[in-house]
Amino acid sequence: MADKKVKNITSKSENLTQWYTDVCLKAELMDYAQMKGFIIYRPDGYALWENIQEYLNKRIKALGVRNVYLPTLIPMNLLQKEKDHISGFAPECAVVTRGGNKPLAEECVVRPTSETLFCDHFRSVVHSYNDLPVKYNQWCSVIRWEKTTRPFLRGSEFLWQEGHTLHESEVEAREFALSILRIYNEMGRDLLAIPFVMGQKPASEKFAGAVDTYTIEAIMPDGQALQSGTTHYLGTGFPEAYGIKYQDKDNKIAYPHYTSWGVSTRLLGALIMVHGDDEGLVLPPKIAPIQVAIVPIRMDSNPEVLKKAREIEEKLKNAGVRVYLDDSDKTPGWKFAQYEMKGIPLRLEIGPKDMEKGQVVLTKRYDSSKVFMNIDELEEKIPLLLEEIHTGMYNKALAFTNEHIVECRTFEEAKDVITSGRGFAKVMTSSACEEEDEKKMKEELNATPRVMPFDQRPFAEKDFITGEDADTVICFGRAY
RNA sequence: UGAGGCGUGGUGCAGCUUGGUAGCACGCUUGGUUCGGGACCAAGAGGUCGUGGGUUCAAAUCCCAUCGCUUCAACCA
Repeated sequence: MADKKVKNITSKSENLTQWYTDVCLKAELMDYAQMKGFIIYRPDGYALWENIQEYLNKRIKALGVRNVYLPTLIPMNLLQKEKDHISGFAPECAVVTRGGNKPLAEECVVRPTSETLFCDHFRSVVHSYNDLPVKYNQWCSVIRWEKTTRPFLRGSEFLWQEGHTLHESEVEAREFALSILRIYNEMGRDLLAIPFVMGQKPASEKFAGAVDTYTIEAIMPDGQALQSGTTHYLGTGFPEAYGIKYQDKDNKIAYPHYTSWGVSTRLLGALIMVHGDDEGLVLPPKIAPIQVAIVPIRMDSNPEVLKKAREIEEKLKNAGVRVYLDDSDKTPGWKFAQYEMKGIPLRLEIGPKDMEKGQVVLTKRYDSSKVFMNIDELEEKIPLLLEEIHTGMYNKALAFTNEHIVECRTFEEAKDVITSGRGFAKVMTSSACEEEDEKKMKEELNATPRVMPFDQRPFAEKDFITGEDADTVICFGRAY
């Protein structure tokens, strides 16, 4: 029996942070680059991002969104037109001051987000109500000069999509921002097997320049919150600042209502943390680049084993399963451990003993359970098994999330939940006391209001701190 | 930005206190035997010890500076 320590993965319960870094590296998702805060997305990591892109492109295009690409650099004057926006982002901008060997007449920032560029462009796109709505999206990377960085979760550069749309009415814009949020939420459920808490950000946590920010929040194994995607209703502030006007149906000049929305490679961080275990990565089948790894046993002395394995590979491919046959001369034990570390959802073993019985051994990565399956049933049953794995993983994560949203009626209860890492302290507050509540939570517990869930069913009468009549449900937590 | 830890073949580390021929494990290459949970044997390749300066006959080792990585806090997707 091999010693597990060979893998050099720190135990997840022992030190989550170290475990996380180990998994990112050992599962070959990324590598560190020369510059602090910058990482190399390796093929197995980038493939996950590609699957997110594929899913989202399909969903947003169905809503009429089209992909575009805008420049990396933003001239300083352009960035400064919307004052809330610039004051929010200025501290973390990377600035280009030289072109070739000459100082630039006007310094440029490397985009931290592209609202300003989009708005500048929109001015020449929108002239009439007939031009609305405008629905653009961009896949790109952005730069934010972060002080402390972690692979995928927080980096100086990260990959994301940023959608930018203009609408005639506030109602339409808000509804659109919410439609995108629902798509993000469904992506969590259907692709990533991650349950999110959907809701709205309190004023103090809004995006710089937004009227309202909607969010999906996930709870990590240490009970901390991970903001996993946001959509913003930005009102007409940006259009006004950038002079985006049009003539409406009544021949009057009007400003369009603006939304922007994004998810980033941070989702990969969530994926790793939510599902991974001490053996390494655990991938839900829908997003896994390889869904089934075939490990032939004793194939050298039994040529028909490899032959059968190839047949199975072909059949599964035709059934739409992403399958990989490892016919290298590594030992089976090595392959088992390897594909566990890489998180491949299902392992298929086939050896001489199986051949005799006309079956294979299937091992599910996420719960280590084994099933035997007749070879001629594989193409039919493996896709079902993958579905079952996805559901199993989602339900497991959902149970965890539900256990880690704790209704608290007093500050003491909330304190207990936060300090013991039991997740979100769900409280009732009075909007009149918002500032006071947030201040106390921040100062004493280092907790911030993560989300006002759309599910606002009240569970208490009074504000959990001040005792005023309560009107709002808020989840407080510590954030990544 | 504060407080710790670490920079030595590809990876993980030992060596440093007490200066004197750069070592171990894993990985890699070649050949052979193996193969149902990280196999074994044999032969090989691979390092100006983060960087710069200083002390010394002599520095991975002592001194000064500097850069980077990392963990924990504060700030942020």
